Amino acid sequence: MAIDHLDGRIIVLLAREPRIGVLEMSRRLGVARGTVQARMDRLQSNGVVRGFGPEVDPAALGYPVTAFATLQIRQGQGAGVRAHLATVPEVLELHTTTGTGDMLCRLVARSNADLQRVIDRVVGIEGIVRASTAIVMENPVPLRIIPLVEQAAEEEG
Amino acid sequence: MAIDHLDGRIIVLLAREPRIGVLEMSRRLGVARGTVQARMDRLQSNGVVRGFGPEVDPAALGYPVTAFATLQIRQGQGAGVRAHLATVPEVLELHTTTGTGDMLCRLVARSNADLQRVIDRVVGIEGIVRASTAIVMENPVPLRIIPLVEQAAEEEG
DNA sequence: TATCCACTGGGCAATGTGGCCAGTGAATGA
DNA sequence: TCATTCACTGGCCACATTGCCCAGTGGATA
Repeated sequence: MAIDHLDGRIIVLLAREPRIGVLEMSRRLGVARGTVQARMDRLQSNGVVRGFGPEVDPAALGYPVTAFATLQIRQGQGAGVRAHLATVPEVLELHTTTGTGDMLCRLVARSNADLQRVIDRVVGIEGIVRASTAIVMENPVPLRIIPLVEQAAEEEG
Repeated sequence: MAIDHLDGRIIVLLAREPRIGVLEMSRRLGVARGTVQARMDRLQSNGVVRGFGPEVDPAALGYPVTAFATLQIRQGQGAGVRAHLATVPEVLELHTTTGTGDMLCRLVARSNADLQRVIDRVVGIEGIVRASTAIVMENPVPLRIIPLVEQAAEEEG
């Protein structure tokens, strides 16, 4: 479950040069190829590394607008709302949360005008009492994991 | 910038089997290897596919708690706050937004108790007027892009 | 002391890679 | 109408990498 220093270096290296091979990794890290292979197998079966899916930029796909919507749900209607939101391609992720809202979702749209269409579709189901949307202007820190990996690796090994 | 149907199939295939090779992809898709190679080069230079970094699960790393914090910033202090948040490993992403809050950030922590430490560190800088935190309970729709890719591919090609 | 475990460093056949090329067919423009 | 351009095909090559195997080593544990 926890990772050691070598695991951390493997993940960081993989993040920097994703198409790198096992052999080249073993050279860079100064360990045997079998070791890298075994570590990677373990990281994946551990669930620490879920996969290596392509990172697609919604903006390059024609969806440059990102927004976060906070939803308030009527008691007992959560399941239906979740199922509905899962069918909307522009809903990139959905969380249920504590606090004033009940759900938080990340949306993308083709334009600010198009965002209205997306939100209409999102709230177009019974059970959503209120939706409050915040449009993203800048993204000073894009989704990242490396600093956390490095911290975890330091602590463990 | 836009993608066609073949691009979409390439991305979907890559998402399903990330370590697949170019030759195997060309077999599955029924096109020549050079075509797949050229498409992938184009998708990457386009910026549609940013990379193939490993997807690391913070929970498996020992950070099972996720939260979203909405921050209100004092006028003109934004730059300092951004720089500060970028130094906190537990801040996985940061956005500046319209609406009642000025910034939205995603946090992880080792436990609910540990979340307090993280938040203290986050707000431990001049310029943050108020912070309001929502803890994530469930994640019915994990971050995804495939449905959007499929929609974009249908529309274009 | 005996056992376990991760790691090393090597060998092997099979496969994939990057690079290259000539030919084809559709779309574009003069 | 003809010439050009472009993406794609399908084939070739030398080379590197992969997956798989093995025996040996050193540290930790029972």
